[in-house]
Amino acid sequence: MGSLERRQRESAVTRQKILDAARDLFVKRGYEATSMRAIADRIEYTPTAIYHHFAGKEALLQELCHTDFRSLAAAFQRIGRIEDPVERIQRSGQAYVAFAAEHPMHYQLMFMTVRPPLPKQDDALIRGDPTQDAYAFLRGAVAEAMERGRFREELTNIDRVTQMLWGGLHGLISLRIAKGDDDWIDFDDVGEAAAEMRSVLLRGLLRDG
Amino acid sequence: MGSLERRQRESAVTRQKILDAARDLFVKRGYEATSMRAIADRIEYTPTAIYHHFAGKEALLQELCHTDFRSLAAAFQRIGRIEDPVERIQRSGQAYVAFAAEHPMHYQLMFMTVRPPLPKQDDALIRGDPTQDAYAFLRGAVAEAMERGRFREELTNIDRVTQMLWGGLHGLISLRIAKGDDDWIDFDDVGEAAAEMRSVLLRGLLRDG
DNA sequence: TGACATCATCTAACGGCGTTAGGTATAATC
DNA sequence: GATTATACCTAACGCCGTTAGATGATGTCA
Repeated sequence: MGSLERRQRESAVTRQKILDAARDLFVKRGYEATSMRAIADRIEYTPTAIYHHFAGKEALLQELCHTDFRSLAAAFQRIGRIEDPVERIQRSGQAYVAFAAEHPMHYQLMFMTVRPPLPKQDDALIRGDPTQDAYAFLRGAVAEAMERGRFREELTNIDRVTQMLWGGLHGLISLRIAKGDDDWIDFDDVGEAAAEMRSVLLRGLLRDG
Repeated sequence: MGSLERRQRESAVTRQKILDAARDLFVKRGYEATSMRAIADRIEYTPTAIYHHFAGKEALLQELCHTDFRSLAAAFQRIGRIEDPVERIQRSGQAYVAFAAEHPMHYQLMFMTVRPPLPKQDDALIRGDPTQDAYAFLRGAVAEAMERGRFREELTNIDRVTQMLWGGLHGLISLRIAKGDDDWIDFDDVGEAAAEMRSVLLRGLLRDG
């Protein structure tokens, strides 16, 4: 007895080593440019060993994104306690941009990559998708603000307003990720640019803006 | 004599057949998912034949994008004759969104894909990059509007304002391209959403907005 | 103790990919 | 008639993600 637990522990260590190597290579060289063989090499295993712990390359990515996205979810939970919905919109935008700045690779893979939508699984898993959670969170704040008459009266479509707010920030972020290395365009600090975007958008959206 | 011209003509026809097949498959199945072998199959040549006409897969893509982007450049040229810079901003945004709606695959590959910046070539070629031209065009209109005191006085950074306008539309467009097939999010007509985005942004940006 | 089962990992391979080296038939040129 | 250029071919290289099946170490149980 006990040695079974030891083996489980060792397996978990290997699993974690795989994840660490994968994260490092994905971030450094990009997802497409990272091969399963390279990940295996890095931890001195053969590529097949990875398939004992994960279903495939995509599963590695999913697990990494899911893990890191929990930090954003946690920030949203704190923000959720703020009473004023407009303040909640502001603060969640800030957290969103901070996440993107910290994890540009994850951001790219989750929001900028065209992928067939995840096949429908059990509701339990679907409900856990952090992207959907984030959208639902922002949409909730927008709906509440709209109910309270904070938006201009011609703005009545909750989804459209939500997507304007999300899209505005997403545009700034994703252009930086895709074109940030080009030298024909001048990008300054994404935090500052996003703050200005938020204030411009809200001025355009709010009744008293 | 003359037969040389005929051979050149025939070569051009083959070249065009390759481009047509590539466009069709890229649009239908995506760039990554389209193989050189599939393109060759479609026109009943071997894959190597393609390399006689193009440097590689990426070159095929470049040529296609460049060709189609000329239509946007032409629209911009017409819009350039409009005297009021704010009207010019509005109209170029409209043309930009229309292009994206018509060529989502090109849009994705040109604006949503992380790629090392094109290696510096002769100025002549760099100047012909339609992405840069489009940015320069919008930036010019913003600069003129700013000069004429149309923007709120605290907005003094030309690039930042340009990027807010571009980014706002880009965000709406690219979210639709990346997430448009997901069923947990409701997207309505991109043209309408973009029009609302423009009016909200301009209300937030303009002095008399 | 010995037969059996499980597990983590391995070797070897499959069928794909983009690309290239080098050959060949046709047609133009000298 | 010999030479050269063109437009295409066959065959292969070295990658890729993934899988079938072997191996050896460990744990279970009669």
